[in-house]
Amino acid sequence: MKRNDALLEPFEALCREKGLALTVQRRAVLKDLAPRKDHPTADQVFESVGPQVPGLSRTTVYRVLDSLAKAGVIQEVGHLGTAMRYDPRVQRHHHLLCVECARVLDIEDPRLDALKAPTGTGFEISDYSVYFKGRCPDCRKKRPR
Amino acid sequence: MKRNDALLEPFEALCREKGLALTVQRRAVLKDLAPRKDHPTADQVFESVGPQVPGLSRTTVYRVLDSLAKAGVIQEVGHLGTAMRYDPRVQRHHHLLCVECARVLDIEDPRLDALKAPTGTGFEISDYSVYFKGRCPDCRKKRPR
DNA sequence: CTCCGTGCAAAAGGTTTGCACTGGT
DNA sequence: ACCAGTGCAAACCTTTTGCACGGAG
Repeated sequence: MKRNDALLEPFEALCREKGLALTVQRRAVLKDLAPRKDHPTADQVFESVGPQVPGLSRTTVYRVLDSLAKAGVIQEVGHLGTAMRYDPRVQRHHHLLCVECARVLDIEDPRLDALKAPTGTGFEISDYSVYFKGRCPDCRKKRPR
Repeated sequence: MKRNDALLEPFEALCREKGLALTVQRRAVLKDLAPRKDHPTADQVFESVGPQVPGLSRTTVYRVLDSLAKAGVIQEVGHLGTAMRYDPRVQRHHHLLCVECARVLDIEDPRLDALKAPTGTGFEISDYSVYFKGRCPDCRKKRPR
């Protein structure tokens, strides 16, 4: 058994559970992503995996990452779609994201405005924001669970 | 004095303070963005402002939003550059973002793992994550304040 | 008067799509 | 054998850049 197989196993189990076929390409992407802590872009994964899997296309890496994320095997990070969004409010506040319609709501909650920044990271922290993910009232009405 | 001028004033004051010229275009963008709560993209602002300011170009809207954000007059929302990023970790954890080099670090902090979700929003909340912004150790060393 | 800010056009990313083929299950 | 998944190429969308002109300070 190769060195990374133990690390890969939970991911593959999750794929089977979700009915995602375990193709050579999916395994290769997972094997590359699993140990990484740098939150790579699709392109970075492609650059890193590509050479090891002859014929692997960039498109496939995009599709594999997308399907894995939709199935909950991996996660997309800090991103609300492809385009940058702007907010006229500069003071500290937090956000509610609808995972279905991508709507973003501001929320005020004094309890969230006094979180302690983590220490020992060497970072000089200037601000923070909490992002809640969920389904908005409209989407819940349209497609109840 | 028109209806929105009171709303606009703090933004314009901030522009003067930061040395940003108050052009017709900047005023138009600010006037459009100021009352909005939907976190629009640059294109959405352009669609909405464009018709009112003949000759206003899309490029300018991008540049105006960028300069306003860099000056701290408005804010960019939940976005780490243009490309989507992926994380192999699906369990709850939080992030440290370097605003200079765009590096993203995972952080573990049990104190952050038990935040109360806001109530009364009608959202069905499934998860959340805290994003801290700051300057990483490397960037602090390279360009100390 | 001097630059910063702008418009236009073109390029540079990043991502998605149509279609035919192939390989998991 | 069936259908999900793939490769390729082209389209698409968002953002950036070069250059010349014009208006705010």
